[in-house]
Amino acid sequence: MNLSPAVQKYVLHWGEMGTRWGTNRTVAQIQALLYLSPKPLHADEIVDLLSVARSNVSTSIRELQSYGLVKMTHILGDRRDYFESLGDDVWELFRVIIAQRKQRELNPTLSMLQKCAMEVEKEKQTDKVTKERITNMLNFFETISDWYEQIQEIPTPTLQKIIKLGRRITKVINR
Amino acid sequence: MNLSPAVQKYVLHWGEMGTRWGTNRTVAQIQALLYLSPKPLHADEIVDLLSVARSNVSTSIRELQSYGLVKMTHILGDRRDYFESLGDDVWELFRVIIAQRKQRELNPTLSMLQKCAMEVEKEKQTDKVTKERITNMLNFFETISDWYEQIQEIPTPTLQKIIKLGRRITKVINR
DNA sequence: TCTAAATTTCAGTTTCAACAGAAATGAGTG
DNA sequence: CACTCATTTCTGTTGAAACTGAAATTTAGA
Repeated sequence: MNLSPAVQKYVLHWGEMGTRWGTNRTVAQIQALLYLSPKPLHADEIVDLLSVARSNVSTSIRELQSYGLVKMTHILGDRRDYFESLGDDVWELFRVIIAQRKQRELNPTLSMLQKCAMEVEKEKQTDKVTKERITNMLNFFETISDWYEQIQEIPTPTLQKIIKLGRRITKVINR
Repeated sequence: MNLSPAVQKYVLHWGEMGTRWGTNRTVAQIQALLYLSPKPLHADEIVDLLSVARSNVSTSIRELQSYGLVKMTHILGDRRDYFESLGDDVWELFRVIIAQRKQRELNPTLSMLQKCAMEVEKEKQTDKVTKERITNMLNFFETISDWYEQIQEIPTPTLQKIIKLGRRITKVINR
């Protein structure tokens, strides 16, 4: 049981990148592996293919499931849990990740900014510029937050069209 | 020399978040501090306000400068370097960060995918589904990459308009 | 050119998350 | 109800990056 060179390269790269996307190597590697696998895998196969501890696989899969990126299936006459990745629509994957990012990176900051904006108004000694900048940042995060939500709602084909149109939209809007 | 409660809260939060955005705490804290500061600060002031080592400030500022988020200024009759953040246009900040992300998160993966897509085609033993999924992912990254570049070019007011219009654009496109 | 202030580099330490392996728990079967 | 296979939880270890403080370097002015 082993991986083809190209698949191996993919999985390793994904693992390295994972750390830059807010998860850890193993989680990213497993996601990659399941994404590329034509059939569901069970935990021990993953242990084999990636050479990581069984417990590590367990924890990582749990994380992937919590993100909604991986789901469990079963095979008749086999007690073990099998896992497969979302994969038919890459954009759906993307949407899930966007949602995660919003929740972990945007929402906490948004509420912090709201509190700060309130609080700083009461501070007489604080410079006007500082107050303004907090407000600006708050407005920005509110807008971005809204935009993330919009992306969630847009169905894949529409999203593709929008990006393809891209620069044309810009021109129309500037008229 | 000290920070108001609201500013303190902002800076601390920014520091924590920084780790999730691909930098470290100190870099993020300094960025926050400079962003909120109505006047440029020199390194020792930052040391004071954030209670970090002088060398740490030096390294962090260097990083911020390399991103283009912070620039150096001077004051007449003072040898020390003063620093200030981009700040008048939050969207400009955002654009800088987007560019960084693209470079660090997207580009390497894009070229990996290109290589893998080439390579996997030659692998007879590899499943058709696997090949397809690599291609899908490649297409996806190419599209996103293009989209990042588009955002770079769009001037702030236009970008704001686009997001405000948002859902309406979707509807028009689906007609 | 020399000195003092300012900055950067470097080496050692600290911290924290990822991970392995063992122990514990749970679930299906005879 | 016991036994076995599968999964999860827990604890200690490891490794990588952040950070400190000291030493080295650079820079501006006398």
